[in-house]
Amino acid sequence: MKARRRKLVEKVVKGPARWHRHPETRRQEILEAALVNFAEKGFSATRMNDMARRAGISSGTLYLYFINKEAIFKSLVEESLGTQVSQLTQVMREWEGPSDELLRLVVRTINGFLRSSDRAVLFKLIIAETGNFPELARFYRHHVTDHMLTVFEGIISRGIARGEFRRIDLTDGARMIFSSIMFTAIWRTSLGTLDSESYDYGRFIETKLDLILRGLAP
Amino acid sequence: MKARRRKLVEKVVKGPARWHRHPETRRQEILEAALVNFAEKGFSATRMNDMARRAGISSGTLYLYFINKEAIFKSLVEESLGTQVSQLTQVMREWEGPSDELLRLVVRTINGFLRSSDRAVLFKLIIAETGNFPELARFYRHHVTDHMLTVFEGIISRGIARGEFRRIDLTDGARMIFSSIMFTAIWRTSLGTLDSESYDYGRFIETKLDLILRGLAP
Amino acid sequence: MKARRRKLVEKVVKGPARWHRHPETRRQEILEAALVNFAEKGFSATRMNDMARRAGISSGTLYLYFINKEAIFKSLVEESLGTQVSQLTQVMREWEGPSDELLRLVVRTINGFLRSSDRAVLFKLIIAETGNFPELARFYRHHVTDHMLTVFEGIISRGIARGEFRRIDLTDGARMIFSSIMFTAIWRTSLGTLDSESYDYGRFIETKLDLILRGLAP
Amino acid sequence: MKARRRKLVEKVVKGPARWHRHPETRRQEILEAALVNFAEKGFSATRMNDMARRAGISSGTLYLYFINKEAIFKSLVEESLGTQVSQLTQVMREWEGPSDELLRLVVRTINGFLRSSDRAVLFKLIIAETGNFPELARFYRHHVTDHMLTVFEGIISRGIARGEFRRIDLTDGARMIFSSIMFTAIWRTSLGTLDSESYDYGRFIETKLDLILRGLAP
DNA sequence: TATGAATGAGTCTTCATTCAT
DNA sequence: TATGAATGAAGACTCATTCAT
Repeated sequence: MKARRRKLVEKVVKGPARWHRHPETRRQEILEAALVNFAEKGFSATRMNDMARRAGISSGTLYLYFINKEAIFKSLVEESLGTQVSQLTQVMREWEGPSDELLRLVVRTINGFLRSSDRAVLFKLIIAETGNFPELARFYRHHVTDHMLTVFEGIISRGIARGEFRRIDLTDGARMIFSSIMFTAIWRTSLGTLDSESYDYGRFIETKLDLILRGLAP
Repeated sequence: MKARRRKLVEKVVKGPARWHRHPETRRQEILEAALVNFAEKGFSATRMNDMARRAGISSGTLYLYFINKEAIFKSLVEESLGTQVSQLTQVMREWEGPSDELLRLVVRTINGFLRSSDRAVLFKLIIAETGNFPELARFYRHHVTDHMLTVFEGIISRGIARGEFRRIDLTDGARMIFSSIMFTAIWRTSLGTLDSESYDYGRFIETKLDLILRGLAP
Repeated sequence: MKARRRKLVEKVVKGPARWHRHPETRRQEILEAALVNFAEKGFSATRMNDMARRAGISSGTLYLYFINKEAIFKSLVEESLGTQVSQLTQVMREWEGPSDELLRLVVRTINGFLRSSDRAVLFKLIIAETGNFPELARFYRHHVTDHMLTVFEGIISRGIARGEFRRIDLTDGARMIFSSIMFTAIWRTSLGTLDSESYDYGRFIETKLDLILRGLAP
Repeated sequence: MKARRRKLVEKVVKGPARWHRHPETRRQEILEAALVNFAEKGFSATRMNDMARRAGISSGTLYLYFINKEAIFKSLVEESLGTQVSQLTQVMREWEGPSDELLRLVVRTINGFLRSSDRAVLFKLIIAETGNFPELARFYRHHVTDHMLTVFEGIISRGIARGEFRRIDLTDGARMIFSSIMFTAIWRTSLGTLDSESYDYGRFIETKLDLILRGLAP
């Protein structure tokens, strides 16, 4: 937290000038670095210098790609969505089989994405910074959270319509499913990092799915 | 030499008496103010001045009660535990009735406490600051989360032993229950604040309990 | 230098209210405490609180006797002169014997006073704070150093007139004698404190006197 | 969130180019400025801002060269030693002529160095801050003071061995010589600054040397 | 484009001084 | 008179941002 000491050392021999990568690549590298730093220390405690260092550039260069720290944070949140969520809607629409399998598929897909990418920490970030960046939170809420909830509601609704699930409140049901994913994402990137042995989040999700589906059974 | 001179101007009408209050009261007021500020902006972005203002004192006074900002944060986390969790263990030990009712009781109690006090935001804070305050996170983990998990495991174990629940993995089971509480606490104090109409977290918990208990049925 | 930590402990049981001493006594106690603290840490680094504690009173009470920190420093310098120097002039005026003995007597007397009282540190203080308190330095210069120089000049002048000393520049001669005293005073209260074994300042003065008197011999 | 925004106003005409200077030069400029300020006001009363202003840079830049105020003070003391003192030892070792001339040469050399550079004030500083920086004082004591004393002892010892000086205590003798230099250094940079007309310190030293040498004569 | 030294506003913290008791 | 909690201006230090190179 503390102890940031600079030393004006004697011009460390720099490696040969890195080839100038494609601007977009560079931009992504910055976001990548920012994500790691923000995730670790939060927005305020993250130093532009550290971020630059991690991205392999100098602090000044950051400002060639983003106007300021806030812009980096915003881009991070806004650009990390990609097409993932909308793909889910597609999958759901085309699905022909039983609803419980659809639910399993969707949850596993989301979870897989969160685990493979580092995007899980964005949950944590947004949650921590809601007060400081309400606009951004709103954006995230709209484009990510609500979207997922809609997908889950759709699946439950489908299941009920097909007589596979008992009739429950869609809102609550969707949030239940969502809460599992959120719990995993948050725990893994916060208190879970304190565990010496890694907890099997995949199994947790499976068990929870089982339980939810049992509970949904008519 | 510039011996610091109090500005001899104005003699602004000062706020209410600055003397009366009992030290411990004052201390609690500071923690109260700190909680609100930290919850809203996070540790780094919280200004000591704002905190003081909210507590109705001057910034210097903060330092009569805590040696620095970090100490306030630590006290906040460490002192907010109270006897709540241990009381739960007591309740559990003495319970004679069916395990599902015990589970409902315990979950409702915890939830009630989190809602009535402002302690729910501590979850959010700890999660956001795990990277910056690992020691504190460890403390919280040990004294709060692990404790709750143990309680839940105890209830599930009891239910299984009494034939009320089917045999499931205790660890996963406990985390499922815990995730509901955590989700509620976090959501309410972050993205949930963006909702214009308030979501009924109580009902969510109840619905989720129903679902879990259904899922636990043999 | 650093690390001043306050603790708002629980009303340490104070001893029975000290009897209120005579105001002048109290005043002297404060100056005494101030001298020690200033000597040790200098003007700026001395805390009013420490000073009060050392004087056995509370910080607020200091302000019943002095209007501010500066005033304490000034009083310290101005009041420590006492009648010492003027007594010397008296001694000199009445002296009938040889000038070398007079010089020895005077130097020993001054040295004895400096050693017995803690006034030696005032030299150090004034020297360190000349830039911050030019007025005070001027005062000291006028009332202490110049006074001493005059006395020494008088003795040398007397010695020359009586054929006991060779003819030398009075100004330089007086400063030579003065420099010995000053060196002793300053060294003893600064770098000399680092010595494990105490250096014999008395002997040093005697040896130096011998040398000076030899040098002054016609 | 209040990401710090450079005030976009005015674009005040900035001072001369801020880039050119060599890091080491810059560093020396800071030490130079620090010396002046410390000498004038002492360590505590010196403001980092004033120091920066005097060095022609901004306060933040100070911290690119030194980690904090204390480090500047330390560097000042430690780096100002240079090779001066050790050169003296060399001179002494090679000297073939009479000891009194050697002594004159050495004392004049030291005095000349102290006068030409501003290093004389370091004496004053160290003396004032012994209590606050004992380590530093010890360093100075070891590397400067004791070193000089050793040189003087060597010369006296040489003189005695060659029958040029009478037998006196080396310790006291060396301190006598040293006290002259110290007196000059301290007086000139403290109470001496109050003199309207400048006192001729050079002559004082010469007169004192005469006196000491007379006193040392067999 | 890229760099990183330089800037200076902003923050935490200290402590001389005040004043209700 | 005496106390010491409270105050808030001031100072050390940080770090987002700029800009000469």
